[in-house]
Amino acid sequence: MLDLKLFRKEREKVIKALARRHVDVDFNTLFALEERLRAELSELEKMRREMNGASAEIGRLVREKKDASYAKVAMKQLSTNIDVVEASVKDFKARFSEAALVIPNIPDESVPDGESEADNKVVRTWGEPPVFDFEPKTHVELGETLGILDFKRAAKMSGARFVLYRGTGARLERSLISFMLNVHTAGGYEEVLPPFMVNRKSMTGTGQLPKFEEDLFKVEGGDYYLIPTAEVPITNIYADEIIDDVQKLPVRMCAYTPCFRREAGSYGKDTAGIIRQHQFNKVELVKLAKPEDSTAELESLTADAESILQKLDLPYRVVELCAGDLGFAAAKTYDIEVWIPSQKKYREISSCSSFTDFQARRAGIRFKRDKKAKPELVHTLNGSGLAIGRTVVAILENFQRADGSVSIPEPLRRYMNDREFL
RNA sequence: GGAGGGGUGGCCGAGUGGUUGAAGGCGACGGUCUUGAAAACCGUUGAAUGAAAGUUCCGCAGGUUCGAAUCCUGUCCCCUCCGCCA
Repeated sequence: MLDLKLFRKEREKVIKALARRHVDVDFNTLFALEERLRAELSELEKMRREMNGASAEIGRLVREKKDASYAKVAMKQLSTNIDVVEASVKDFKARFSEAALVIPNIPDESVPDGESEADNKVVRTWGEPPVFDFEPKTHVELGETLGILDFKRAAKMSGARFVLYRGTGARLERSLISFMLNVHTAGGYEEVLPPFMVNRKSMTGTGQLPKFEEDLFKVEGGDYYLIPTAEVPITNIYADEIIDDVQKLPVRMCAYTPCFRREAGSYGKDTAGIIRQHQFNKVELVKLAKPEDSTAELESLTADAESILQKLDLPYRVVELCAGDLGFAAAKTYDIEVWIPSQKKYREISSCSSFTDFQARRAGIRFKRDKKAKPELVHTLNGSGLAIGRTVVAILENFQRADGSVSIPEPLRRYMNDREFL
């Protein structure tokens, strides 16, 4: 959620900043509701103050065993009036927060202008796309030929957009999870293994709800949602808490989780292979930082994600998203894109974002600089480190050989009984 | 799933309708004392909003009442016992 104080004081500036997103934001409703709410709230407080005074007076009379019946009758009227205003305030509050919760975060000033993906900026490129002296295969062909990816049977048991990993394929997936977690924990991230289902409040805290309900799987028979990313449970670890030791910041955590996405609205996109699935594995990095550190923390978080690709020797580039392509909660985002030979394109394998205080305000994540200090909102950040399935795609396609086998990146071999090829 | 108990400030823990945002203790912070420390003593010590006065918050949401941390209902969470189960 936006800082409503900032919103009130620097309305024009906020509107201008949000305009860079090229999305319609209904400010007028919000302004109108806010004005009414404040007026009624102030009225209500005045009435309550009066009532509190009268109530104390009745208390005194009762204690002194004097007659309070006259005062009580007067109070009854006041109390009835309060009920009316209270109900109205409650209604306005609900409508106001409904309007406020669907307003996206303000893009960071450093974020480039632009409307869509086409306007994103490449900030650096690492490694060289491989040159093949044979016709390279797609990961689907390779996976099926090697017997490690089984789409047909996955469709039989579950449906479209699922895959069954088998044998060394399953082992490769598991190895990548272990490898990535080992790298990140060695780099100072705490490993956590969270629930894969969370409640509505958590989803609202990180910004998936209320606006993006249609992207999520809701569990029948309970008020749970399957997580679309580990960002949700991990960021919410400190929800409604005040971190009272500033030394703990930045909090750095990493987690492996499966991710579940409806992929509604993505019909026809990436229908072949494991690029876009309803369920995929991911290792996620999450940081909670002091506001003044979040810019630098985003850089280092992105570098941490990149380090995985470097160790695996996979060619990639880093792209800075333009304002129009930013996610709802993000203030600034770097996408890391890995080279996919069959598509002759770089494809997203990680998305690293700073959410400034947007998620922290919704989720109630704060810290104190010292014992006496006022609590302040932390800045939250996260990024994939990395998406496992897409890493498998990149490995299969980039390290394939003329005979259809695939060379396993050196750092993974010890996770796979020193195997060198798939 | 059945039966019972419980959720109060950083922590422990009083509080069953009337100056209780909340006793007491612990912890923390500041001070006195001390060469320094400990002990002792004194003081301070939750959050939101507001310029302030003030208002709100005793898991959450409703209700009863002139008035609720205290009574009632629902709900969430925790604990104990039984059942079931990886």
